[in-house]
Amino acid sequence: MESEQHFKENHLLSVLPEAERARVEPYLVPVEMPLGQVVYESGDRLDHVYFPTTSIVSLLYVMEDGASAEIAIVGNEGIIGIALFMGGETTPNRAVVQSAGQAYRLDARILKEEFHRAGPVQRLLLRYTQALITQMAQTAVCNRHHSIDQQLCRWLLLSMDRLPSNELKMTQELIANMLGVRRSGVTEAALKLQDAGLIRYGHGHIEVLDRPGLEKRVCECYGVVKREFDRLLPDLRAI
Amino acid sequence: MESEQHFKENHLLSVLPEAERARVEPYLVPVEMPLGQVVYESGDRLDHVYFPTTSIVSLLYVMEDGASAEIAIVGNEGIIGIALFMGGETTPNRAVVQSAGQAYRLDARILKEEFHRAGPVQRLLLRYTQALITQMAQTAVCNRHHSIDQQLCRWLLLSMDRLPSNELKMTQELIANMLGVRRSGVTEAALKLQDAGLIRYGHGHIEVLDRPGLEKRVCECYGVVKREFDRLLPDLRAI
DNA sequence: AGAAAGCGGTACGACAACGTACAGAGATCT
DNA sequence: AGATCTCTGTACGTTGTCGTACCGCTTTCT
Repeated sequence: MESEQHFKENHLLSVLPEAERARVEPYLVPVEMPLGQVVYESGDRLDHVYFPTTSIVSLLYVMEDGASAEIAIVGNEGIIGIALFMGGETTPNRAVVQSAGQAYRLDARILKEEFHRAGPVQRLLLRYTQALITQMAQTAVCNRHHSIDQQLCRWLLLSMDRLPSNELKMTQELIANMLGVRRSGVTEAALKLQDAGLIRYGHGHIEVLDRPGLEKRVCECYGVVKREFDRLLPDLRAI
Repeated sequence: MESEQHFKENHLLSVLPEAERARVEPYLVPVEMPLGQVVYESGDRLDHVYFPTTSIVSLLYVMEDGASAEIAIVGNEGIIGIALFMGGETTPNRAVVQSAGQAYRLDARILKEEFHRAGPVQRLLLRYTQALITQMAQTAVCNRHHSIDQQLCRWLLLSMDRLPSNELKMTQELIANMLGVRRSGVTEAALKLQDAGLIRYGHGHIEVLDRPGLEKRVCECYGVVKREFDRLLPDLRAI
């Protein structure tokens, strides 16, 4: 069903210089990422990292009372499991597949080995981590100052940027979990966007109809994050 | 006035192995950090990094309309300027001295040189960065789910953990800027804490009277961050 | 075709935080 | 000592979001 091409579409892998790419490639295992799969649980020691291609994974914190909040979104621009090379081995977060698709899996030892060569792989991973930091910081800002409407716009745009299509399979309940708001809060916000002709919603499907329209309505947080990703992870192989 | 001992009290510097410490020490310049000083502005290219000893610095994002929100707090446990070694050179944040005191300043080139040796300095800085990431993530969570009262408790405890004394020179206006809330919102929250006998407030002075009491009232976010810092940056020199 | 389950739309009282404004208390300056 | 300025306490109407509940529309299953 899916073209094999999709497996090639992880940005981090695609910008690696040939030499590094060749070393890593034999160890990359394509895997399916079904909706809702918990890639790792808070505190889990990681055996693998994942390079999403057509899937999206959310990093979230789950509170003692079960409520949750999204910290960051990772898609085909990034990697799941930065704690491995940052030295901590674990994080107090959960990683959940938010949109089903594929990813490349890589053994933790191979990644660490590459990272400790202190070459292009390390530089690239650190730059990605800095971009991720910006996303987390901006999530904090957005949670503090912006309305659910604006946050939904930000969330949709960030998600679309990390997917090959303009459609997303997601219930409002799941989005509410990500944003850490009521399910009916998402309904209200989504209806406004639908009435404005920006998206179309229906039983677990969101389709973005008017991307520029969303960009007009979104708060500055989206732009800050987007610019930072573009700046830190350009398409050139001159990392 | 201040004991010279205070200059020694940066955690990152203090846990460095002798060899690395000896290499860096000649370049460490003690500097004063006056209240309100902007260490770096959003987008600034950094010439130095700072290791606070008796000062506290806030990382915050300033919105287009002038409102702000704190992303993280850095004190004697950390370093200001991680963007330097992460590879991005700049961040879309501002760093402001939140509590006056001293810090060690280090030339950017020296730090980069040390970092790229890929030895203990690199490992330590990356672990610190991961701890900082947790603090940012938890700030996002706290902004979403917890009351001003709880956030003030978290903020006070995080600040006290990064200072040698149990007193803080801070107006409610400044705290409000950090938390991204109304000034009078801070007044109300602070009064509750004062009525409970946990703190004493007065014209730019906060004194913590009952730390355990604050810890009882704080949300889980504080503990998550504290445990992560303790785990990632233990006192032993076996980094 | 009919039943069951999942998902989305709507309603309503409660409440925390907001914006704004003003007055009194404490510090600082001349 | 008195004037000035800064900081804190308080008030009030407004608003966004919450918690909760219920109903109806799709989709899926039997």
